[in-house]
Formats: sequence, C-alpha cells, structure tokens
Amino acid sequence: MKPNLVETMKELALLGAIHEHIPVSTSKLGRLMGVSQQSASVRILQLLEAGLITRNLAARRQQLRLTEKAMEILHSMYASYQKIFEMEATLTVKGVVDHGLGEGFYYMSQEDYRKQFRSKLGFDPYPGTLNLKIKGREMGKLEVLRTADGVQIEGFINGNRTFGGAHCFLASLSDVDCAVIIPVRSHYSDVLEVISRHHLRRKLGLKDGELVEVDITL
Amino acid sequence: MKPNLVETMKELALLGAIHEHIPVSTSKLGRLMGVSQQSASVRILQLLEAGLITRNLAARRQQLRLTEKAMEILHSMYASYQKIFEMEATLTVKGVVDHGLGEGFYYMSQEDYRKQFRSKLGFDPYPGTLNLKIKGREMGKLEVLRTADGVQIEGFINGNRTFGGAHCFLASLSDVDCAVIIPVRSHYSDVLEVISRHHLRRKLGLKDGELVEVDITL
DNA sequence: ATTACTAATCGCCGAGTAA
DNA sequence: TTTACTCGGCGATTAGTAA
Repeated sequence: MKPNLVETMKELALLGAIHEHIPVSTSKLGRLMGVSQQSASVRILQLLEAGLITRNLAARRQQLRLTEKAMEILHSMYASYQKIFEMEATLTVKGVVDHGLGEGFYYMSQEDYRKQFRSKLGFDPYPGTLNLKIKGREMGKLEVLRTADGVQIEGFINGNRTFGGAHCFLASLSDVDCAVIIPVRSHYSDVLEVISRHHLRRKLGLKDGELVEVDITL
Repeated sequence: MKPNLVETMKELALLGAIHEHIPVSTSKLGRLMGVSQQSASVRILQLLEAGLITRNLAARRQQLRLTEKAMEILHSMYASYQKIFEMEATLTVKGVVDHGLGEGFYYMSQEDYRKQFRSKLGFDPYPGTLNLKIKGREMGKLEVLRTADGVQIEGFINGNRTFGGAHCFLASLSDVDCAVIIPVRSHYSDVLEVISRHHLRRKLGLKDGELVEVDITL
C-alpha cells in the first residue's frame, strides 16, 4: 500500500468518514494534507479505483466514506504503532542460566522480604532465585535497570544481620510472569536475579548454561 | 513530514532501533518496505540529513537508531490512529429531553438494580432516569445498541413483581459520565434511558424539549 | 557481503483551465 | 463555487555498477 494513500485514508478517518458518507471537498482535503486541490482530487480517484472509498457525487459536494478494506489497512497501521509504543516500555535481556550459590533461598525465605513482594508485586515468590549471567553488550541494559525507577523493596534488620533494599521490575521469562531484582548496593555485577511464583528452573526445564531472554517492563 | 520517511521510521522502530543502534542493511530495509535497496539507501541518507536517525558506520553493517525527534513524530502518528479507533467505538445519538413518567425513580430505587450498577458500571446511580426521545434517522442507532454487546444487568423478582434484565453502555452527555440502558424486552421504542451518578436534568440545567447528544462507548 | 553513485525512467505535483 | 483534465517540471525509484 502506498504511504500517500494510507495518509489520505487516515485524514478521511479523522474527519469521521467511517460510519457514514461525509462531505469533503478536494480543496479542504488537500489543505489538511499539505498538498494542492488537484493532488487531493487524484488521490481520491485512486482510492476509488482501489475500492478503498465509496462516493456520493449526487450533491454539489462529494460525500466520501471509507470501505471495510480501508479500515483493515488503517487498523494494521494502528497495530504497528501499538507495537512500537508498547515495545518502548520493554527491555529484553539475554542471559545464561547460572548455578546459584544457594544464597537466593536464604534471602527469599526472609518473611520481611516476602511480605513486601506479596503486596508490591502481587505474588508470593518461590523461595529461591534464578540467576542469569549477562554477557558483553547486554550488560549496558543492566545499567539501564539500575538507573530506572522500579518497585522499591525496603531493607531491614533481622537479629544481628542487615538485609539491604532493592528495586525490582515485573518481567516475563518464556511467557511465565516473574520479576527481576536489582539490589540497592549493587556494585558492578553481571548477574541478574529473577524471582517468580514458580520454581522457574523446574517449570521451564532450564539447565545451567542455557540461554534465555527476559522481557522486562520498565 | 513526508509519508515515505514516516514509513521508514516506522519500520526502523519495529526493528527496535529505539533504545540502541541496531544493524539494518539497506537491502533488508528495502525488502521490508517493498522498495529497492537503492531507495532504502536514499531514505536513510534523507533521515540522517533531517536529524531523524543517527548512524554507526564503523562496523561492516551500518547501525541505525531513531532520534528523539523521530520518536515524537511517530508518537503523533500513534495518537492519530488512537483517535480513529477510539472514535470508531463511539456512537453519537441525538435526542430530545422528554418528561419521564416517574417510572425511572421506581426502577432505579430497586436495590437489586443499584447493586449491579455499582459493581458493573462503577458508579451508584442517582435514583431516576433521563429520557431522551429519538427522532427519525437517529433511530437506526438504537437498533445498533439493541444488537451490540453491552454490560449485562440481570432481572430479578421482588415480592410478586418481576423486574426484567437489561444491558447498558457507558456514555457521556455534555462531558458528564453516564450510561444508557437497553431493556432486554425492548419492544419497539423511541426513548433512550440515561442514568448517571448525578441528577442530569438539574446538573446540566436541561429542560423538556431540549436537544442533546449522548456519546456512547460500544 | 556491504553502501551509495550515476543515469534513465516513472510517477507525483500543481498551475492553468474546462465543465 | 465544485471536480478533474492536461502538461511541464521535478522528485522518487531503480538498474547498473563502483568501492
């Protein structure tokens, strides 16, 4: 489909030529698109030719209406733009499944953490974390996560031990809902920690060294 | 902005050239847009000239990324399409304010109805309805409402009296949120009933015989 | 493989104008 | 007023090709 004609259909749609025939003069249409009356006239003829509009030429002013076919084309354009602006709020990070140090279980067993995850993320996390080792160029994305605004998790003291704060982002890993955690005191690290309602490693059959992608919602 | 260049920016955005520079060959880009490699090359040069993309030409494959300015243009396109497809889901009906028969108050006082309106429409309706008499050509739109899917309100029995079900649609009348009700057993009728959190007649200073428009969300 | 130049062609644009 | 024709001009496209 020619971009010029799509543009013309878009203008007609904005004028309301969707449910009914509406009066649109070629000069008005031209002005709206920043082209001459003559060019607008040509475009209308092309749209008619392609079966994208119907016309009532009975009255002194022509009446135009977009066809179903035209609306389908416009909707596919709309879908593209939706994709773009939903994608903009998403960050995809590739990482390799890494053996945990067993620390994840210890941290995620702390009731003070669990309580916050339940209320702030909306799920009760499985006690344990899936560690992803991030390589090379992908590491710039970790930097983005460190500086972005996420859901805040407060630190606390339990007994004589201090547990640090963190912020996290909802995410999905192979279509399974999860979240990634960025510790507040995160010195340089190439490991991304993922938590979920499920035991991700078992549920997805993951093995050490396997490459996965996490889609993170910013 | 030229439609051809907007189209090119859209393709680049779909390829993810938003947050980072991504490798895109001119032949691949041309294929995606249905033009030749040469044309794609020219378009890239034009986008560079206009400050709409930046390029790393260091590697064997050029790397492209859209600028802020480009994203603003794409977002305005997105906004246009949103307008179109929100508009499409809206039906505007003209009607004349009609004196009620006092029935509205009786119905809307039934707690079984009110409960459903609260939970399904999100507001507690003022006990009473505003009746609009629909004339002539506009009546076809009532037919659309009867056949469309709306929010279902269940009928019930209170004492020895049966109250019928209905379906309704969120709407707005002079920018005041409201809803229109279509009784399930709606024999032919030229009256449209409007409910709202407010007493519409008073809030909007409506008088019998006044012409108003309701924007109904399908 | 790439990118992008040249040159020829295609087709879009708009002034003038008819109906 | 409309719509839409002709036609000169120029921008857009592409095949061929260089680097």
